[in-house]
Amino acid sequence: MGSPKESFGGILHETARLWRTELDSRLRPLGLSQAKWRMLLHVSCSENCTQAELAARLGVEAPTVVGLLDRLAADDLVERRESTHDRRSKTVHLRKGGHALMKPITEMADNLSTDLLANLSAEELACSTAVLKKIRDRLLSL
Amino acid sequence: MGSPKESFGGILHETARLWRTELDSRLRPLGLSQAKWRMLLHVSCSENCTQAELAARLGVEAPTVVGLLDRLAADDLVERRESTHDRRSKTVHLRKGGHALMKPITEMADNLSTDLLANLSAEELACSTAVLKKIRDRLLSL
DNA sequence: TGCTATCTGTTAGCCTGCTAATAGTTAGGT
DNA sequence: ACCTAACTATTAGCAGGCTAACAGATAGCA
Repeated sequence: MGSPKESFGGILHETARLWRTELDSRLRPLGLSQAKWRMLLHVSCSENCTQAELAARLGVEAPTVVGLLDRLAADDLVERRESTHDRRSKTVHLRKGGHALMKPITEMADNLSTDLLANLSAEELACSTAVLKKIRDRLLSL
Repeated sequence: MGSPKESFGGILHETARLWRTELDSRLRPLGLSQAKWRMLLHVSCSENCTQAELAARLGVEAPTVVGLLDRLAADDLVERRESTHDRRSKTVHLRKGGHALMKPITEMADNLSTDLLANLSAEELACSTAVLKKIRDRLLSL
């Protein structure tokens, strides 16, 4: 009969997916993606970081990190080193190629963000950021 | 050195993923997921709908619809019928089992939504909904 | 009429996320 | 000292999203 009402969850889901897909398509010529960029960002900002720490910071599960690092390492953007303190864990480090990519991809991501948020007031941005954080914290506390 | 700043895009992405994962986990005992639920919802609300129309309404690509319908049809929740007007297209219809599931899964999804949005004011909700819609429309116009 | 462009559903193949289960390692308690 | 619990990375296998490339059908125009 009628079309289903647009729920908050539905809009949130669709907006996030469209954003990611658009960034992926802009990053594709460089052989990259939103997920790889986020990983590179966290690796570059935190030296001697273990995979478990990366998973926690990115907010994803351990096997997701394993796969992402496998692909990044296959492109020589990143390398794993065995930790000296704990024989279980490995630390992750940016290689030369990965370092060189940081600037252009961060610019691309920032450009998209700036573009998408251009016609929003500071107030709108602050309000919606706060709301998203509240929902996220609620989800993390489940 | 320091941790990467939390961008709007990052929070949006993480919140949407956590929400979907939580709903997936609640729906799993029924053999369902957020994606399947959304598809069933649209099939049930629009009679004689073609796959292309479903893709447009869900905001996903055609191959995604194909896979989703394959899995739903394998569970006898849905069926495809060849269109009488156009030999290319097929219309999608809810089967008995699919119809029976609508109420419980919609309740589960609504419960989660209500729970997550409980501690937000009407103003916050309105503001952030408007913002998400603006961003989504911006993305769709690219 | 016939040719060309477009639309419809499908397949193949990839990425990124998940859960469950595993082996090896460390840490904690008795 | 030992035994159990917890943690680390990994594998295997799935879901759900995408693009590219396809065959068949339709539509539109010369």
